[in-house]
Amino acid sequence: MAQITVSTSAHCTEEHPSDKRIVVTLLMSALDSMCKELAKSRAEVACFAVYNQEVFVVGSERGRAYTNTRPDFQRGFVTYCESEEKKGREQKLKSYSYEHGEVSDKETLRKAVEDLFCICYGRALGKPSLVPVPFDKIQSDPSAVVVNGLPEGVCFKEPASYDTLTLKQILEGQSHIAFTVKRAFLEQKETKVITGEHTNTTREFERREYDSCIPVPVKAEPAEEHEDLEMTTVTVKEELEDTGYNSSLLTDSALQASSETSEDPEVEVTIEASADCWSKTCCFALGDQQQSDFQLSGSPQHFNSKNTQCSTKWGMTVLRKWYQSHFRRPASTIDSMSALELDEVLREFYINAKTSKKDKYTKNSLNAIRKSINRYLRGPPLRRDINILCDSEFPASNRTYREVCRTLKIEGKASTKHTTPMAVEDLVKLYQSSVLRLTTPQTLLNKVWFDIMFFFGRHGGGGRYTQREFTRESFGFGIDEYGREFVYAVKDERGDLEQQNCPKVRMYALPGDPRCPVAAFQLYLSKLNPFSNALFQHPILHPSTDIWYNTKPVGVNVLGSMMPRLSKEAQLSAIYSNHSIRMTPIMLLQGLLQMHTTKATSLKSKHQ
DNA sequence: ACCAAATGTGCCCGTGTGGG
DNA sequence: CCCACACGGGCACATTTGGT
Repeated sequence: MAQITVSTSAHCTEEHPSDKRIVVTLLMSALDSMCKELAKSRAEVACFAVYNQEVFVVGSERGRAYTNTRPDFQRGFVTYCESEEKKGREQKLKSYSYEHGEVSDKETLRKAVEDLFCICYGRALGKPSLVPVPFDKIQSDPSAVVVNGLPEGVCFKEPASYDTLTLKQILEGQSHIAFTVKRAFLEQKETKVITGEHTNTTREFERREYDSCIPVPVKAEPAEEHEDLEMTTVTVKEELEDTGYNSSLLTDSALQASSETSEDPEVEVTIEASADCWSKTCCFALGDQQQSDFQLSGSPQHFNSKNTQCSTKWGMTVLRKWYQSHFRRPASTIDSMSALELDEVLREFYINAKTSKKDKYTKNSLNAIRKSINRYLRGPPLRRDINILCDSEFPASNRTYREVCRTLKIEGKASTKHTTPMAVEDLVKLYQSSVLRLTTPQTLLNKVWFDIMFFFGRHGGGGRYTQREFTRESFGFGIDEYGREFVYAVKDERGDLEQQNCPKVRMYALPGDPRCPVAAFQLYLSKLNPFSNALFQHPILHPSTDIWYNTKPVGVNVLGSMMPRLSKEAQLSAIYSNHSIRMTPIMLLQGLLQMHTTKATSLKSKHQ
């Protein structure tokens, strides 16, 4: 059983805080994926990690269950980490206060009061850190939360409603303010009825929601694990210095949902949230319209999609070429063969089919060819009433196919060769390199393209053909409930799911950071050629005006070879493919595991 | 495991562009 | 005008991915 803990002191100390935050979030997502893999091998894993005030709980089902039965472990660790940082945080909060005379504008005061309320509310819930205050819920049920210690004549409400003088008064008397949670909010239960079953789409949305600060492309797990909580972020952090990157991972509705697990509403809300809670919470976050969108959209079958047609054509080409050379007969005779004849031909084909390089096809490829042949025969124009996948109609060929697959498995031709993901160092190196700087048309294009690939991956990033079709309208800007700005893909990967009202995948802003992806995107849009609507336009080498790009769109081949080019230009340790970007979290985890193993080994050898 | 769809990669051909 | 080069577009092939 493995246990990995990410301490508050991030392992990549020399990097920018946002780099660390990105890396930690990616690593935790990847760690969770790895826990799932370990669980498949019957290894039970339980771990929780603290980064700043965020706590991530990941592990196998039993591991998480155990972690949840021992909240004292988590609290102890959190309290320990918290105590180390508490002084610093209070110092920061003080720096916002009026008495230091450093801040005067209302917005800053409002934020400081908001933070103060979040800390007090968090304390009332028994959390070691900030928890967003559900003002709307409290407004509708004022007796649920009692606030003591506010300046005389000041009633509790949203900080935005106070005037500057009141905000100052509240901050001056901050030490007297205390919240008491009398009743946890329970209305979420009703949402269970509304939401119905949880599809993988909603599941993905759930993951994105709680992990919303960095949308991470993580390999999805099989649907049967649907009930599992991928990764639970149990507390909320509001970085005072970095207001735009407030990593409030737990929505207040989620918090309320977690309270459902408590039988007694008066009892302190537990630190863990069950998978069920998350499902309810996140579905509740969808408006009625979005719910129906999700339900209606489902998973459309693109039987006639360009790719399928291409695949069908390729499969038949392979069969025809093989048939012509093997039987010395015209390939067209395949179309009119009886099932019996076809069974015999396919039996031979499965045994003898070879690639253009005279290798055996891999199991996946052979399978793809087999399905292509079936699609061709059953589809127009032939529309034959046969199914070559069905044993009763094609017993000999299917028996042979299974046997060939067994052989391929033994020969190692059944395993999937995964794309090489990016190493942590390369990711950071690329972000720090001049290849992604904002000062030239080409590098700005690089930056925007990479950010889109990195943050959206399959869920909006698309491949070269999709990217070729991107327009300015393919992405939109939004602001979440905490005031954080983000960019979202207007359509998801299937291109059929409008998600403007509640985008699943978000590329969040990093205010003040020169590598802020949202700022870069905005700058890029401002430099685009107004006479073309394409998102990826050809850079002008030496622009003389504010227009940095010409009307020609960047083609599929250039888009398709972006990452290999960036790898070379940034002198990364490997030439990565575009697809590598999607696989990156897994590699980040491996990097962590290696570091962990190396550290453990060196410590062990020191002890010996 | 199965399946459709998407993607990576390489190749070829046509076209536009800039320098000699 | 010629030539080299870069790039778009299209295609073929092989493989991977994500949903069921």
